[in-house]
Amino acid sequence: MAEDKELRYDPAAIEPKWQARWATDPKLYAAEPVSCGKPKYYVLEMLPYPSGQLHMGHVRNYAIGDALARHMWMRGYNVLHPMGWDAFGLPAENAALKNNTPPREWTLSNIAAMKRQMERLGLGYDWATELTTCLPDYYRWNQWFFLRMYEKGLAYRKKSKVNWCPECATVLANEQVVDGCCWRHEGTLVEQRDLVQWFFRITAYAQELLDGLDKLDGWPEKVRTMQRNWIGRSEGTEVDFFLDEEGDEETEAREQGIETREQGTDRQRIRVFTTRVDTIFGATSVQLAPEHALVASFTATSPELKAQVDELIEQQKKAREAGDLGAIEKHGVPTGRFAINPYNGRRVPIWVANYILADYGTGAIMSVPAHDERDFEFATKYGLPIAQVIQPEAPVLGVVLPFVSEDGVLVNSGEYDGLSCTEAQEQLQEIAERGAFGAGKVTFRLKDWGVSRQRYWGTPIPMIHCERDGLVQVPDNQLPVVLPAQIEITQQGGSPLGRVPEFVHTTCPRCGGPARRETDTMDTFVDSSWYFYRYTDARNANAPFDPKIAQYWFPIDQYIGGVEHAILHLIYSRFWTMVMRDLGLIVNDEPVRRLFAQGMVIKDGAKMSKSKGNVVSPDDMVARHGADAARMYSLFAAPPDRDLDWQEDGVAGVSRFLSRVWRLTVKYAPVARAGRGQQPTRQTGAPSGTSLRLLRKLHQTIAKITLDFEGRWHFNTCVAAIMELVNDIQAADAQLAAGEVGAPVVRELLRSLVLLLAPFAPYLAAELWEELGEAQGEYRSVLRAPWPVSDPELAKEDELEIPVQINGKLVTVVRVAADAGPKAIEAAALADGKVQSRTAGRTVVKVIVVPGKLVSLVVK
RNA sequence: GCGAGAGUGGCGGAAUUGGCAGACGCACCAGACUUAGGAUCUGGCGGGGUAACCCAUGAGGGUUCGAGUCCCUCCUUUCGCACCA
Repeated sequence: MAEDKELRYDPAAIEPKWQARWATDPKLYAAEPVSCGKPKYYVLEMLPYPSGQLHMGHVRNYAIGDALARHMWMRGYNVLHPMGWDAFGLPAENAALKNNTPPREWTLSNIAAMKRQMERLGLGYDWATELTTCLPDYYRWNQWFFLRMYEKGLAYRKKSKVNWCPECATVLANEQVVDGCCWRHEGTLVEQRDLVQWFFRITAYAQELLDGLDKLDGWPEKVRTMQRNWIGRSEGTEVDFFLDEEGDEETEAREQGIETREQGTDRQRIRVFTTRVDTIFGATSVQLAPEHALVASFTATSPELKAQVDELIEQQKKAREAGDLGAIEKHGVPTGRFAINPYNGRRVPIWVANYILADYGTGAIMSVPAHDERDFEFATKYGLPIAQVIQPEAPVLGVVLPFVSEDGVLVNSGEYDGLSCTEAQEQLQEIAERGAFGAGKVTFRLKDWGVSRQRYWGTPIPMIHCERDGLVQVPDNQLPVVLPAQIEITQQGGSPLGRVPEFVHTTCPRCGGPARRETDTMDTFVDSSWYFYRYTDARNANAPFDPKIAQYWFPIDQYIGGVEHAILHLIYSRFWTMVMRDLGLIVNDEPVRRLFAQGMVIKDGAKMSKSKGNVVSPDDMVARHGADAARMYSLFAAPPDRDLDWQEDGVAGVSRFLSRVWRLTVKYAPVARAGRGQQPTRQTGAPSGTSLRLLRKLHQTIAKITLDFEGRWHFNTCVAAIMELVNDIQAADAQLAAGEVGAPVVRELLRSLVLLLAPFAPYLAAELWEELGEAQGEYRSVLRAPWPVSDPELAKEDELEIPVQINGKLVTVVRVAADAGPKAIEAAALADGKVQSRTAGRTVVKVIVVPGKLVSLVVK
């Protein structure tokens, strides 16, 4: 048993050895200069938040990216494969509160720990470009960009209703509110507060963000759809109803065509937004959002109405906070006022309703019960009239209302009767524009990005409030505005920076007088919106990056991460790219050519999480089975885009497989070494049937895996294919031991096996590469050895098994030469015993031969 | 309610263009080697049947010589969106 030590696969011995060796070679995973002449490949995994511990989702993400990066290196590409830390954010402040550790210290030590974990996993990153977003040499560029955006009017301040998470004690962007709760604090209801906040004008790019999605064909359709929904473009018309302040006689007179006063003067208007202006003759009321400006003027004179409206506001607020705005029970109150439909002068009542949102469209709608389900429900409940103005093109008796289809023609709409809905929309819009009481209008659901945070651990917003000059930019040469290190983290509300006098008190760059610094910090999504550009030129002290270098590397060829960032991070990143392009820093319109959304890691039917108590620690896995096995299992257990069910026994299975590879390679390494320098073709040394069979399997395996790397990415089947190859070689153990397979063939088999394994199990591959005596000269590292090329001649079978069907049922299988023509295959099939006995006495009506695939007989 | 994905052995999954369903792995069973086995190797492993064969990819229908794959209806499930006017 003692001599078996050599034959035992011991990752605990191999992996640290290579880790140490790789650490002394910083060039190993470094990108080459722009001028290297090789095609570039930028592969990127989403940068982690430094929580202190990698989880299995990270391991899976990085295993995918690392396999791809290694493959591309072996294919001769200049690969950029960087890593960094999304290091600002609330957990650092919470930790400070809990353990009395400064956020910076806590964050940096977490980073060190996670970096160690990554190195232990053998991930091939270019650490020379490592980014840490909480350090001033990174976040100063956040400030620099903020100023550029401020100058272009893309960063601005406004007072608005904002989402406030009581747990975070800060505001949240719309994107960070999930089902009415904070994205970080499931179950914590977000409140609405009125605050002055900084915003980025992402809506200025709403249309381009939408249009660009069509061109992102390397993105999952799912992500594109989610972004489309989020942007929520809707095309319609804004129409002004006039507030009726006239007496009844006047109205009556006007309806008879008698002008009682000058047209268009100062009459108060209520602007509504509709996507169905063609139904406007069916409007039987106007509905205002409870917080519509006009409502306040109505309630000012009527305490009774005010009480009712307050009730509606309360209902809406509750529903909003509960996240089920859609389920709110419709309530409304009549205001006693009336509005005039500008198209027909009809007078309709004005109501206030809790299902109308103040922050979408104009906060007011025209209610057309006959052709809108919501209006129908409301009108039915309150007994408002329902007037049909659209009917199906082929009129059917008893149309069921509400009829919401746009396939119809107008009725009861005066001179517009008979027009199709689309024609009517065009004409009515034109009339409105001519009469100056409306216009075509595109509305987006997307809101500007609120970036102010009343927190400490983030990028300080580089603005100064001067008593004399008002808002003043921090000049570029005074950047970065550095976060003060000495700060007491408390749980009080308000910006923590406001409690640091040395930070707050400054002088105005313009007048030199006393001034106060802005004390809000930026949303951490700012950091991740452009970090991948910084990687290309990470140590540039004069600019965020060199445009020429960025132009070389961008767009990112492959971005890999969880689908949970489909909206937040990925829409901000696209916005930021467009802004940088318009600043002249880059030429690409989009940051990412291909996006890969990996599945989640599941255990016992639930997502791995601390609260579920089903977390598997990567360190444990590495300690027990080695990094190679842990990584390879995460690729083997499921295709990368699907959820992965973590099974401990499965890791052991992969580990067993790696042991098998180890024993096999070590056993025949002496033979392989003897075979160096000779070409193992069919001609050399007249390979036996076994040699040919194994070479064929090898070249089929190479072809399969190469193809998968080119797009399908089913690494689970790649690993399975390598397993098959190893099984086949092992099954020929007797022949190998007897020397029936020539040394050059043995060498090619083992050498290629190790190369195929290298992207998935780099430690084992490196060790065996050396064992095989291949670590010499140019190919000292398996990482720099060229990816094997499949020889189609060798991969080809010379005999095939062709299934034979009779009337669609499988009957038998016949062996024919691989190049047999249809005639020969048919003859072979008909000659088969089973076929003969089944066709005896019957007529073969039809024979279908698919060469290389099958024979199908139709028999009567 | 709308949209997208998924549904295949005991389990994870394979079948790339409509062409031998269940590759590969786990678990399990039997055997070999062994003082021992949670090591290793060999064989078996969808269901029914002694067998020839028959049945089987969520359910039902259809197209086709041939369907896990395409079409229709329905069920289950995951995710996203959801009074957005």
